[in-house]
Amino acid sequence: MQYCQGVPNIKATQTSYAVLGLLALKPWTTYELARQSERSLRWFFPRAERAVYLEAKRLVALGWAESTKTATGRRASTVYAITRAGRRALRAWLAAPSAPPQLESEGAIKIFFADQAGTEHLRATVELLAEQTDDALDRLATMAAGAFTFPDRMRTNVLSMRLVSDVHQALADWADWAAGAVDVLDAGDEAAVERQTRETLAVIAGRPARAGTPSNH
Amino acid sequence: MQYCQGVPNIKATQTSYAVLGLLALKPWTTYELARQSERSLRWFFPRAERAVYLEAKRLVALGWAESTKTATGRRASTVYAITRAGRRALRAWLAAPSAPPQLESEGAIKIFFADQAGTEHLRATVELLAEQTDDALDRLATMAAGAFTFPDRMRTNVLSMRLVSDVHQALADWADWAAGAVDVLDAGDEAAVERQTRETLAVIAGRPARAGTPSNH
DNA sequence: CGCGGATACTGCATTGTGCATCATGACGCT
DNA sequence: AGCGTCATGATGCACAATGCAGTATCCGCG
Repeated sequence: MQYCQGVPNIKATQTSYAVLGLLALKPWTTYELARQSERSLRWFFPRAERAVYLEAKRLVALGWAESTKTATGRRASTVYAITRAGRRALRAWLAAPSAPPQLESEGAIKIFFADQAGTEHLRATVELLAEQTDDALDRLATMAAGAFTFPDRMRTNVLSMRLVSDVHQALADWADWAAGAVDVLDAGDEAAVERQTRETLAVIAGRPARAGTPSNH
Repeated sequence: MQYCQGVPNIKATQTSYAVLGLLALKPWTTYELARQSERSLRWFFPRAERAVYLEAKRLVALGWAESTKTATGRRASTVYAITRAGRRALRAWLAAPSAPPQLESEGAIKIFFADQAGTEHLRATVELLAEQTDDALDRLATMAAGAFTFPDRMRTNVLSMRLVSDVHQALADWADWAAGAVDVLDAGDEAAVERQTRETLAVIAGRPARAGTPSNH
């Protein structure tokens, strides 16, 4: 192994591009980047605060950002700004195809394994999920009603906001339905449970791709 | 969380419980666990195959699973089975509150930063997202129409299947809407763009929690 | 008999997380 | 003037998780 001067042996991850995107808006300190990531990116790209701090340094190593040391009194504070190469990399990434979206939900795992415990726990899991999605919808609603840091970005910004809101709305609607479904499971009417199961499968099975092209595999 | 006596200093992660849940259904080899994780858990708890292999060993170390060495000819194959302590741990976990659900979407990040590139890339990102969610809905539909490995688990299984299907349906619907929204951005009618932005914000802002408490941000 | 694909893993380098820790600045209170 | 508290602005460490390459065996097919 040898040292490569110029371009070090570092690979850009999705985290790199996410932080790079923030830097494209304006220069930030790592602390601000972490806050901003928490407020905006977290909705569709959750990363630990720690990762943001580490990423800023990696971006500098990649030549995609520059750091400037400033100070507030005795206290050091490093501001990161995007470079020309950084903007180029960001544009190239924006033009490239993306990995498919993924859902991660501890509650969903528990619901999947619900037959290993009593329905009271299933019910509690569904209820908590309802609260959590309601809370998310609340926070999104507050954001939408409030002021924006970058007014000129609003027109595209609302697209991703709505995506997130729609997903959480779907989860909230599901939770409402699921609460009823658990009632049916609890009621002990075998025929009703059977019917509910068949109907749910039918709903899912009846959601093929958009255009009515018959699948052939 | 409680520690069983004699158990080494290993902490259970969500991955531990996810794999433990699979073991609660029947004994599996790590390879089968990896396949099954890919087929079912992946929908709401995506983990690399590697993690499943490592997790099985950790479960043994925790005393929650036992491994039995068998062989197919010259070839070794280890079967993992849940222990009594494992079932206890699983039940305790199923009764505990869960972390909120999270979405991760590279496409959403790109849409969030769409103003850094041309609308043609925004359009492509939306279209790819549409294809990916359609594909997911297709696969779910096929699963729902097919046979189940554990027929007696179907009644609860359909709950989590529907959750996943609903989320992907929401994403597919969003993509349809977004395609139209991008058209509006492209058309160059400033007033229409303005209207669309305001209306979208209004939709998001009008989704507070279930109970009709008036928001007072 | 040779070939390819499914089965059944392991090793390594690197990224990402969770938690603890530390230090200063800003602001208000008494 | 002194004190508390919260926001600011990070760093270190251990461990979890990923991605990818590599290894080797079994089985069916021509």
